[in-house]
Amino acid sequence: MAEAGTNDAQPGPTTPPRRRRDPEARKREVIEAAERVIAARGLEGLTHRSVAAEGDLPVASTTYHFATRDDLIQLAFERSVDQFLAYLEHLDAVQPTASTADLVERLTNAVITACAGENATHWTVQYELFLAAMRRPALRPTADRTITAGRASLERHLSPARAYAVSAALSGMILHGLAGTHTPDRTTVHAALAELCGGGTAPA
Amino acid sequence: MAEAGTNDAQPGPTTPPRRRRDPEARKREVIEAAERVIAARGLEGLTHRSVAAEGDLPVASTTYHFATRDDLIQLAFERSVDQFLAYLEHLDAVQPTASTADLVERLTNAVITACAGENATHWTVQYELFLAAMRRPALRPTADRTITAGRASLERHLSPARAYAVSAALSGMILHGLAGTHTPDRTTVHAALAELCGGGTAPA
Amino acid sequence: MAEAGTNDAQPGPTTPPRRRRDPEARKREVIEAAERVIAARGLEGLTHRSVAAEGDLPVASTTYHFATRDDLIQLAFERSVDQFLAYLEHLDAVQPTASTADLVERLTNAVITACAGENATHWTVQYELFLAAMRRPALRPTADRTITAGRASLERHLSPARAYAVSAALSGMILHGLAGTHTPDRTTVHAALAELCGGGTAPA
Amino acid sequence: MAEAGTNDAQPGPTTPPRRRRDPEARKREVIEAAERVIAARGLEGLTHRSVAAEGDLPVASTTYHFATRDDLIQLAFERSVDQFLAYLEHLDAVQPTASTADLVERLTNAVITACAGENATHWTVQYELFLAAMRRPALRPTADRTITAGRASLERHLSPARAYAVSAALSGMILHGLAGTHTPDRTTVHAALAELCGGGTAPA
DNA sequence: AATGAATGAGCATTCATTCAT
DNA sequence: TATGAATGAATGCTCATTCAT
Repeated sequence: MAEAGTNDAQPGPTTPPRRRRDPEARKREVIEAAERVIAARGLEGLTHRSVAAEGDLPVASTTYHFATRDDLIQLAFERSVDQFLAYLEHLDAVQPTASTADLVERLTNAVITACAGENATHWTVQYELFLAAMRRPALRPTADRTITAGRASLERHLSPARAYAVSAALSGMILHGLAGTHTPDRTTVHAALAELCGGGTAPA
Repeated sequence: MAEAGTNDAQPGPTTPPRRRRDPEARKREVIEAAERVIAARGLEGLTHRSVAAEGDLPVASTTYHFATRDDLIQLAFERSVDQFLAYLEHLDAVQPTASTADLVERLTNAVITACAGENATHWTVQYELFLAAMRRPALRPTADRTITAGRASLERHLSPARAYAVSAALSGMILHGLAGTHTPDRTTVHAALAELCGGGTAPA
Repeated sequence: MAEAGTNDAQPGPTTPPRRRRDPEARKREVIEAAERVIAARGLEGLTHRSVAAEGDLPVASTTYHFATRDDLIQLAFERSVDQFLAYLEHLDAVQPTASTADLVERLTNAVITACAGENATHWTVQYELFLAAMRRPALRPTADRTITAGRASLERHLSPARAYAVSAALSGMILHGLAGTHTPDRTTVHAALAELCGGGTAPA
Repeated sequence: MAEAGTNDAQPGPTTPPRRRRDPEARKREVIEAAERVIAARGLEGLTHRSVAAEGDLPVASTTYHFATRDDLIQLAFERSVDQFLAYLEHLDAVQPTASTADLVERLTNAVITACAGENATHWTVQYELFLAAMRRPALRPTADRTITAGRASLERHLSPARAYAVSAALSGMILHGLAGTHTPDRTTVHAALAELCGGGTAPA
């Protein structure tokens, strides 16, 4: 802002003009900033400029590595999904098996904390991606990766049909929880998930 | 500021500027155009100008009745929700009771056709609303109305806990269906919903 | 703001639609609001709409009585000047004669308090008028009325030449005081005015 | 927001868009145009667009170098003041010393010619600056520079108190002269200034 | 390769002004 | 007479994108 960078800082008469140690690193910086922007302000807030500002980078740095806004969107979402998959893998590694009751408990917690705003940004970005994918077929494979991964992860504990039902229900519960005026009731969530997961006998 | 529009342009022999005199009708025209824009291009495509173009109205007509873009958004979504609620009521009136099996069948069809793009715009607008509500608390009551209505409608046939689970699952299934690369498998959807609705005939 | 007055408040089926007791009163309300707007936000802030808002009046009420913005400007300034003249007359009546020393004291106080922001809005409006008059000859007679009145008032105590000098100096001092970064030094002001008024021997 | 400018317009066979490559020069062009606009139409006429038109530049060129209107205002006034100070210095160099009588003569001429419209635009811009500074503290230092410089220049010939009085009186005289209906009487101006400058030859 | 400069297009919003009632 | 409705014309500002270095 204000009258267009005067950029007086020459590196000196001899210094080579700031060697870039790692071309890939810059690209990563940009994407990471883009991710943060989407989380904070949504896809509608994602512009080359907002990314540059977020990452404290020159605007042309963002357009150089991602010529169009669509490139930026695509890559940012891809990275976001990559991270989610890595997280899922980590989770599966750490908590390899679990009783159905444990699973229900864990999922219930996930829903409640997500709706309470704990991990809300992660979910928000996901929904942002899903919605964007509806209008931009190029994003569908990326969206599909999350959807499939979530389901696959549940299939480690549940039958495919149940995994499908649960993964859909989780998406819907959190979506409704984040969009509506009040967070869902823990008992109700627990009961619903218990039924879905096959335990049948929800507590209280 | 500045000497705005000298406006020497007489109506000329061509077309008298067509001053309308029915404010309510005009307002409705604008909102309807706004709804169509959201359905077609998403919230990001909603501008006073795009609405004006869609409704073949002067731009100032849209800003006169809806001074800010947020007004436009709010009212457009409200109208969209109103129509959904009316549709639900109509449905409940026409198909007052149903066996659980019938319900499952109906819901399965809803999911499949929605994902096949049949009623896709309706759902797209809904998701657009949900996502927008996450960032704009002013929209939450509106979002809540749809969520609540959907659940309430299901409660005519199911226990509250199940109605909750089903309404969330429906949202999630269609969301995944519209965002992913392939439409969901009818059998899977049917099985999942059957289990949720308590028919008990779901495969393992 | 917000979606264009819905104006449901009918006066009832029989009541005559709000009798205007005095057509001139409405006009006065508008001008008074206009004056307040100029004082608060300057001529650049004066629009039919800002006046309507300030006076809590319908916009069309302002355009009805003052069809163009220039009318509004003209009349608002005229009223402002009228009030200043009335004030001067009142002053001359109350403090009919005074020693030169008293006069100097009074003028010094006027400058200091004006620059301290006490009566600043009055002076601001005056300068607003002077500047506007430079570009709009129609305002010159109005501007001239204040200028002449100020000088005439001083001529009750000073020779015409001195009255001229003092009135100009007062304008300049306050102008500089209000535009600059620090208020003028009382001693300096006093000394300067004393010299101008002919006392010659300023204190300390 | 929204899919801004598809920009299909090739430069075509007509005129290559003339990309300039000298940022300082461009910036200067913009400010100079801005100065001319203020002189011609006042601050209220200063818009990015009017400046662009005046300087025959693309609108975005003005917003690129001066992101906000306030930047434009600030810088334009600063440049105007710079030029005035340079002029004053030049004057002081050329006419280093002068008898009081000469000084009075010179100042009288300055007032008369200014009010006759000779250098009127310079003064108009000054008053524009003063008035603007009243409402925008950011401009006060700039305004102060002119005020102080004018006074300092007079202090080369007069005592500080007198320099103060004279500089204020000059401002006021020209202001009244430009705003009122008739130009001031040379004799009166001369007499007033003579008294102020200490020549003592003023008539009673 | 990287980046500052430059620009056309578009947007939300505000406004003076004109109509219709 | 008064006033809500309506609208064309700006305005400040943001942005994607393209150049030139």
